[in-house]
Amino acid sequence: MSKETVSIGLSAAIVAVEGERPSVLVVAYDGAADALPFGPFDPAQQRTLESGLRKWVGEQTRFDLGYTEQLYTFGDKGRHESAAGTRVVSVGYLALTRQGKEAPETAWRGWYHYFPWEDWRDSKPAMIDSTILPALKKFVNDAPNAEATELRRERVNVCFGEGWDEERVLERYELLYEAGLVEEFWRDSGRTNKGPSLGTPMLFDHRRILATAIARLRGKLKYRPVVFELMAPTFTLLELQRAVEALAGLRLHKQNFRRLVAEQGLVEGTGKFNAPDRGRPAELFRFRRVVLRERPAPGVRLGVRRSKAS
Amino acid sequence: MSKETVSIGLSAAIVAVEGERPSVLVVAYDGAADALPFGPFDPAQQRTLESGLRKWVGEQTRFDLGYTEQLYTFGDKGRHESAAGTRVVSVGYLALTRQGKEAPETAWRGWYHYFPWEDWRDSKPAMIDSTILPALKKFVNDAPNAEATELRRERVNVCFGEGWDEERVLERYELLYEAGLVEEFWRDSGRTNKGPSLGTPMLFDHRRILATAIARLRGKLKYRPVVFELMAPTFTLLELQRAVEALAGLRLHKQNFRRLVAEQGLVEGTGKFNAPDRGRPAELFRFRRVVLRERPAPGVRLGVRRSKAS
DNA sequence: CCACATAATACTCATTTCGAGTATATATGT
DNA sequence: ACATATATACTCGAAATGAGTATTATGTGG
Repeated sequence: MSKETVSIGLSAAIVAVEGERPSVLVVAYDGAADALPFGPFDPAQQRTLESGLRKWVGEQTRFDLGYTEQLYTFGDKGRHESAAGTRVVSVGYLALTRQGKEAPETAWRGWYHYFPWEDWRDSKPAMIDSTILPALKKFVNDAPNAEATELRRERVNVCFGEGWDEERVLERYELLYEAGLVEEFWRDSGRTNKGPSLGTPMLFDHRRILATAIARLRGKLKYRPVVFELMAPTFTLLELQRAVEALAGLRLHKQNFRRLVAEQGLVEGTGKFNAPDRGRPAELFRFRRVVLRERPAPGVRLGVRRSKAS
Repeated sequence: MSKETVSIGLSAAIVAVEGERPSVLVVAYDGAADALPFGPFDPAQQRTLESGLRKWVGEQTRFDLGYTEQLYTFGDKGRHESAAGTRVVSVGYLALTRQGKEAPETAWRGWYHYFPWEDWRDSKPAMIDSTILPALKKFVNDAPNAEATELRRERVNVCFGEGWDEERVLERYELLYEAGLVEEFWRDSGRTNKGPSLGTPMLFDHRRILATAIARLRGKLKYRPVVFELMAPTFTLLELQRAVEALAGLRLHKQNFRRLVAEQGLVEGTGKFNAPDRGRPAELFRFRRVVLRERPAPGVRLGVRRSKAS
């Protein structure tokens, strides 16, 4: 066995929602690609991986992480090399927060900059039909043999074919990576891209970690009340709906959304109302923390709409 | 920052089902507690973590892993120390296989040996009311202050209270650990246990990894057709049901189970039948691999029963 | 060969959930 | 007062779900 050393890196996708924009905290080193807050794990100082994460995120971004969740551990050679040449195994985390001030060198950025094909709120993103599907068709045909062709065809169909599954964010990103449609592929393989480059690239494998974070969050929304970690203490039901829509990248049916949320006992009215510019004032609600005790698996079911507008 | 080094360990919960018994491959070092197959990750030789896993599992147990899935990365100090004193960060994997021959030094063992409170197929395990709940009540009362008491009460209620959620395997194990009801707690804290010790202990944090694996598998069953990885090429619908029941630790409604499975197009008849000792012969079915293309998220929904027998 | 016991498979039915609407209520601006 | 905008309530049919009963196909002991 070799003596090559390993170091552990911790990366965090710190997510917030501002109105209709789901955003992620990024570090912008001048000139370089956007990066997630990232730091080494110091085994001598830290008892757990998560405490290590909290510590240097606090130092680096002055953020107090609330809800955090481990996502995945990536160790692929070539997708993240340290300067010293040691192998970096990176453990990705998802953290949810109510948006606050950021530290210098960091900024909130809408996550659909990195994944423009994931936002179906207004309509199916045009780039899917205009750019992605034609390029993926070519990717299918370029397969080395018949078996690989069939496998690729299936993957394309599952990812971008009939029936959009909003949770398959990582699968779609990985497919686009392998098909050479994102910049990271060319950077990692040391070649120059002559074709389309979709979305804004990120440092190392950070866009992959972010894809994992979005996928996990979109899934979790449906069976755990995690949205509330992102909301202000009180909110209107439409604000809550907009937040869920922003995360899921889908529009929901307003009346059914409120029915689901109410029936599940996830919120309770405060008796206070907002003062909108126009229209009837909406009641302000708060999250009922007690549901965590009452119901075994409370969550905001989506109630996806199939046609027309809300 | 210190120079303490880290090494990466890879552990695999390799799962199979033999009839009605869900089992896991364990390594039995003489005298020591049961362990999951476990090996170091060699960054010089392996391109990805998963390929590292496959390699030494193959060497150590002669197993060819089929379906594998990363579970979680554990880095807690004190719950896994290497001999040399270096910190070990362990990445846990779940692997599904059709049971075959094991290598020397390994054995299949029913997973409910390690988690006897998780098997509700016959009835609610008696130990929950007789041992667990009284001990947890004490744990709640021993909390240092009122706030901690309330928090502990909630956790006990979610884990073992009304409405059994079969997926919360890890949460329950962690609660029992903190309450000192499993041997690992006393071993890790260097003290001797004077109270009850539930289930068979494992080496290091392997029982925690196994709990994570069971939880993940129980969840995934419902929305991805993973059971079929554990079945023979052909099987009767009752055999399939028994396998799902074994994994979920619950009984299902037979007629509804077959309706779900059939309607979802997960299986197709072979036209052949088995030859039972008594009763009508059952048709042998096979998994329809094409559903992976057809349906966005096929899985065996459980169709849990609320009363009586099937 | 005929009743059973046993298990597989088919069919029924009430209830709940879901998607998609329409209807009504309460604001503001003119 | 009324047009407009939004919040909230209620309705309705289709599908999914939970829990049965009914029927069919075997082997076995009289």
